[in-house]
Amino acid sequence: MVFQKRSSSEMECGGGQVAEMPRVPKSARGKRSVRRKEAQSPGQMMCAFDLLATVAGKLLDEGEGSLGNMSTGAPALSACAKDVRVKQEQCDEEMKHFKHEVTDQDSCNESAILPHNVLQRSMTHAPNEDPKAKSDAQEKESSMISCTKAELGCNFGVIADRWSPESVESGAFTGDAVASLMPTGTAGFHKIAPDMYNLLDPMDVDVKPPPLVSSDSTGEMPLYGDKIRRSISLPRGPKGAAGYVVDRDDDDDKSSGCTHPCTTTNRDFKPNCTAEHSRVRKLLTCKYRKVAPSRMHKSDLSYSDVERKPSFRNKKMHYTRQRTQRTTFKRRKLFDRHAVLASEFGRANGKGNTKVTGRNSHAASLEANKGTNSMPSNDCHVKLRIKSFKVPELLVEIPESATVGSLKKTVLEAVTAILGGGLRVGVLHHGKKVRDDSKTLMQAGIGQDDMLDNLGFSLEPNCTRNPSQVQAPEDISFLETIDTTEPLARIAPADSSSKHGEVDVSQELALTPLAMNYQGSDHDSVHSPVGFSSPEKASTNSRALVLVAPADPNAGAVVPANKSKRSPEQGQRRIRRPFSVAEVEALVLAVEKLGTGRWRDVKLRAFENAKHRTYVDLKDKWKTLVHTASISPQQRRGEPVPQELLDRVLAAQAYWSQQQAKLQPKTPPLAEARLLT
DNA sequence: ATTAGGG
DNA sequence: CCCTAAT
Repeated sequence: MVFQKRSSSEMECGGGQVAEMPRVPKSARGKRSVRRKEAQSPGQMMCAFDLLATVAGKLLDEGEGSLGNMSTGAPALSACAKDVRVKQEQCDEEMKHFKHEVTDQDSCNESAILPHNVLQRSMTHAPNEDPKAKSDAQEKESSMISCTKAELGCNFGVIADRWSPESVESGAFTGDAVASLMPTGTAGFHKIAPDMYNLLDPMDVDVKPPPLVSSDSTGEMPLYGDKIRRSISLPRGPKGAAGYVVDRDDDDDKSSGCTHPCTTTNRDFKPNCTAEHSRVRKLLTCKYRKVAPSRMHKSDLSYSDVERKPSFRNKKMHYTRQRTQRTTFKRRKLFDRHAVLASEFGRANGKGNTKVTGRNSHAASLEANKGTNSMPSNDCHVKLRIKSFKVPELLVEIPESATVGSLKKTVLEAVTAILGGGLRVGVLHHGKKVRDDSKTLMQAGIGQDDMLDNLGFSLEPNCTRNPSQVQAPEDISFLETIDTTEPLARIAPADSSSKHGEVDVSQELALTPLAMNYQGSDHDSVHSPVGFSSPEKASTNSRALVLVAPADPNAGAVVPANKSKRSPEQGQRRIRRPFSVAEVEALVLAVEKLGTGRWRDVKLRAFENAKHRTYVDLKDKWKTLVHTASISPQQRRGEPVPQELLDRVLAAQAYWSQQQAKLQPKTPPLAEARLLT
């Protein structure tokens, strides 16, 4: 069972160059696994802020070409001696592997066996001997790769825009990016593009347009301008493409931008909008469905709660329960989640994304004169002015052909729907939530004097929570929300809620498409992987616009209100970041070469720059891929993975399993013998 | 820090 | 994805 191993090996270590590379002792290996803990330093969870900080830092640190490179694309986050070392090491390892495996592999007809041999076709065979030629080849590869990335990432231009130093520094990711996103700025890459396509998705080439990669990937494929990653594969010339490396650090953030929700036909999520649901719900649900079908899968939904669940996810019981519930309350959760999402965003927005928000802030300004309703005589009327209310996240889908006017109308409808029944107002006084509705303003101590400064209003999602939980949503840290520092993604419901157990607060952001990226602060955190890799079906006619308005999760925008501290929800579950097809591709490629059981290497090889993908994640992903490949297509959920890749997954899995078995011929043989006997 | 598995 | 146990 040799399948394409050979090619892989060649690709990576093909040239004689590799052999010469110094071996790097394992001990010397750089430790770059990214740990969640790292990001969890008190008060700061890995989130938008971190991301921004990171990015900014890099830009600054690498000040060098960053700017220069900007034009080309993303800041070269990696590119360093370190990388070199690693690469060498990898090559080295690969060589070993190669030597190990090559034998039979040679005998094997790669083209026949490997599906992805298609890829190879596109690659030129590099001259093996001639050094010069070799280097040329490398260059070529580099180009190709960059191209690939370009193609993959739907929008280089966009990324570049977003990553412009200025924007980073200012912390404002302009919404403009969105516009720019659309056009895939692969200007110079077209020539190669075709090949790349093949590379990526041989099967679909004909049908698929340029963006092979999911939006998600887009982000990730930063364009490393000059600094194109010379990944391991590069060193050798020939089939360079093979060494596709997924660099998505910021991945999401960047990525998020690009995509159109390719409404891939994938399985549509079918929410059952029943009468019981509030208008809002219906609206939302339906919208979602239209907008981000892929996201609406059960899995997504289901995860939502779990993921976002408050800290206590400790117990298994808890988990189990949650899961059960997921199933049971899918629909409802969806809604709830929705609400929650909105809130989260709101919170985030509330904080600091002023700038960022630009486009996002579709805050509805409401001028409210809340007088103590005409009370008789002695009662003084209190005049309140609410500068603005922020509306929770809204998802709006509208055809590109639609007019601006219709867009406005659509948004209005969405807003109206939400206001109509999806929200309720919370009142804060001196930072404290005023719960007793029966109290008079006077009793509550709300007077004209300091009122403006101490009174705040918030919009709260008025969703139905888990029945079991009596607690009102409001209980959830109402005030806390305001903390500016809070990276929204992380926001978690107050402890209380968690205690009560299942608060449905699922805050998964996954649903949010495009816009998210620009959420200033929250940047990193969430952006859902908007993309889908299937460029193919991207329904062109309708794009989804996501309006993420700042709404406050638990507390909406509060006028003055104080900014209280936020509970350090430290143990937040990492946000779910579905693997894009591009990532899967990279993973498969890496595993084909390295085998299973070497996740750290796989990580280094293909996801070195994807800080959020740990080797454990990769291992898990492989696990799921194997499973996915084993089940019927109808059973699969989420963004569909090309069958071609799945086939490769199975092939690789089988191959490596066998290899592993060979190494440990304990009982297997015996068993067979017994049977035979 | 990694790997392997179960949840 | 998380968590744990075993390396």
